[in-house]
Amino acid sequence: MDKKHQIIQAAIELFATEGYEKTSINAICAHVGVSKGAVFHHFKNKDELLREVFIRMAQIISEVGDTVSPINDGLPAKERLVNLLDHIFLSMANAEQKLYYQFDYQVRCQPSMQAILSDLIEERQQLMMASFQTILCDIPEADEIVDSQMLIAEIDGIALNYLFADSDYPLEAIKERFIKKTLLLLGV
Amino acid sequence: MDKKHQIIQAAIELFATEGYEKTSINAICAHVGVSKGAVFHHFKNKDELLREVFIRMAQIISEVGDTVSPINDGLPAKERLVNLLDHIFLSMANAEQKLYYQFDYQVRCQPSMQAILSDLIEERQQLMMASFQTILCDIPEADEIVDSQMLIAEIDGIALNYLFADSDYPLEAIKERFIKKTLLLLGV
Amino acid sequence: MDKKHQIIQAAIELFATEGYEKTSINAICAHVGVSKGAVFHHFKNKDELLREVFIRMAQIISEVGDTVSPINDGLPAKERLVNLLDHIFLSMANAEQKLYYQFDYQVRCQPSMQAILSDLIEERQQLMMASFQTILCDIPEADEIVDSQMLIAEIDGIALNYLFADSDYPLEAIKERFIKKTLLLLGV
Amino acid sequence: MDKKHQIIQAAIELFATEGYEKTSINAICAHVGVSKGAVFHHFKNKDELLREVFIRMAQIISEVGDTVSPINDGLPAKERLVNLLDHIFLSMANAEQKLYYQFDYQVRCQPSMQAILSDLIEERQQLMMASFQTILCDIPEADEIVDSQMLIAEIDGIALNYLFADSDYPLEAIKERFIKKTLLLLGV
DNA sequence: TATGAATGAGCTTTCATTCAT
DNA sequence: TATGAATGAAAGCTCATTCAT
Repeated sequence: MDKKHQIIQAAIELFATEGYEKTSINAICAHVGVSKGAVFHHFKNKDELLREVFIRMAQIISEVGDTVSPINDGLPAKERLVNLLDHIFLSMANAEQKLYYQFDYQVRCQPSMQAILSDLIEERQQLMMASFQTILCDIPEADEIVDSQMLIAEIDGIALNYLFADSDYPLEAIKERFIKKTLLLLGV
Repeated sequence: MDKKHQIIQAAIELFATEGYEKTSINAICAHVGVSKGAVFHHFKNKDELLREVFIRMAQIISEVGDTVSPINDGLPAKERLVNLLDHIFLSMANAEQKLYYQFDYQVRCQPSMQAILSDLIEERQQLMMASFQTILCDIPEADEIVDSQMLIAEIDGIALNYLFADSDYPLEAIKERFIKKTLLLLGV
Repeated sequence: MDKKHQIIQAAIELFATEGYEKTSINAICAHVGVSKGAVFHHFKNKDELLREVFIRMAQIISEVGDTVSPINDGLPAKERLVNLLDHIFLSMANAEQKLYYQFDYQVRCQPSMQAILSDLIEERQQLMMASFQTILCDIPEADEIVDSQMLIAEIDGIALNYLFADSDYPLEAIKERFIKKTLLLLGV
Repeated sequence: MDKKHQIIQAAIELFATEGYEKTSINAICAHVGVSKGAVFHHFKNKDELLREVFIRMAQIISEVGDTVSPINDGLPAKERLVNLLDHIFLSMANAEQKLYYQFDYQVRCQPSMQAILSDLIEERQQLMMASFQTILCDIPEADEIVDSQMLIAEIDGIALNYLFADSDYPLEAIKERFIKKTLLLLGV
């Protein structure tokens, strides 16, 4: 219905599968069945469209994450951590979300997109950090900041390898080893 | 002297800092001080240039890695593993190589580049796996394949976060926690 | 008014006088007073423009031919044949149409254009054959298919020599000898 | 052996099958296994190469024709004419020569090539005319000039249709009808 | 709101030609 | 004679963006 949303949705799909630079406004129009004028009516220019696409993608990904917070209320740190990790792995294994994650990595590795989205990327990073810090601060063995950053990075790496690998990536097995390893380090 | 090498070098730098799509052949020419015709004399097309650039980059990165093998001869698995991890972290912290690593991540996350380089990427991945498997197969607690893939992914993630983060990333601290954690898991 | 028609018209003229390969899109733009982008807005690429130009040219040439059919209604075969030949010779002698005919021969003799237009050329050929066969089938002495093909070929040759010869080609005299000869063969 | 001849030969083949404009000097080099420098050593430029190619092609085609003259010595006009026509049809049906004929038509229909070769084309045309005139001047019913030109044109047309048609063109049948028709007209 | 014709800059690529060796 | 690196002009084409309707 809402053309603006349709355009954003089409753009996400095309940006993720073809890349931002390789996706022409024309291609987006064809995908939605809308005119070029319509796109430029809703978005000042292609960069602005990219920003809105990024915001939408971040929303979708974090919507899943939002379900963890209430569940975690009142639980001990160890369980909260495992729940969080579980949720993240579940989310990245979700076929429907694969596109969003792929797009996310593209954005972070591509200088031209980084420049356009640096503030939004920063914001996202902060949120991620906060999620982990609020848990790790309750674990005495943990180095709150360093371990948060390490966990985020490690998960990033696993997602990256999983998303851009052939279909037979042993995500489940890796997840288990990863959680085991993390709990060992944190002594919980 | 060798114009072909100069072109490749300029291309690496520009691809890494500006992105492949955003780097025009013209820009490369200007950087080297050579005509457009010369580029197409040495490379069939831009894709072919990208491939040669990728091969050159992989060479440079692995040259560093090659120094680990001889040192590791005859050492126990634990030390060999630590040496390997040390070397990788050293290599990614090397300011001169930052460019190559950044380029590497771009390639892996950008669908258009992936398509052009898929075979070469695959090859590189295999090599990385082999490096880890030959060590982990000597550690009884290790799950040779899964742990190799996990370690590769985790390091990937740390590198990714380090390379594209602001300058104050606590790489050294993370490295230490990471090695500690890994040794804990492997029980060595 | 209609830019698309203007572009086609300019293209016909330039293709015919300069040749397809030698006519740049730029030259067509300059001729019409339009930007390169406009040409590619209306035609997917140069090949597609060539196809539309060919179709338009075939239309113009056959419009003249269409006037023969009604006139021929109910006449004896001999008269119908003479009328048809008359019309064809009249048409090729028409100064305004010379361009179209020249273009037609270029297309047929140039491998690159042939490849692009093979289906349309075939179609045209069929139509020509039909025109002759519907007349020759009423003449007992005629070998319907062979004679049709022969007549078409002969006229083709005369047109070719006339169109690409210096101005003093004796077209009228040849036409008379040709018709005489043809009627002799067919015994009418 | 003779590189110059090899280059000309390769050029004929490529010009005939791909077209002059579409054939790059590079392609010719690759075909012969010779360097670009060698081509420009033997030929001032591409136009000059085209001229030499045309001259060579005319030689090859007329070599066949030369065998008719001695045979015709002392024969009556009718037989000489039939011999000439026979030879021409035989020559165009010769698979090895198809290329040369195709090239010939290309040259005549393509403005850019015409301009480069106009004098040579003219010369060839004169020779053809002479062949026919020396026979027709001995046939009282013939209109020496007009009939020569008509015959040349008709044969041109038949060759054109035959050369650029699919493989099932009824050349032999057409040839017989054509000779019959011609003899009828000339009353011999 | 929406259309799509039009623009113009810039892209990759091709190519005849030159020239130092 | 011959090579092939290098040039530079020009080609076909793409694309974000504008604007009259």
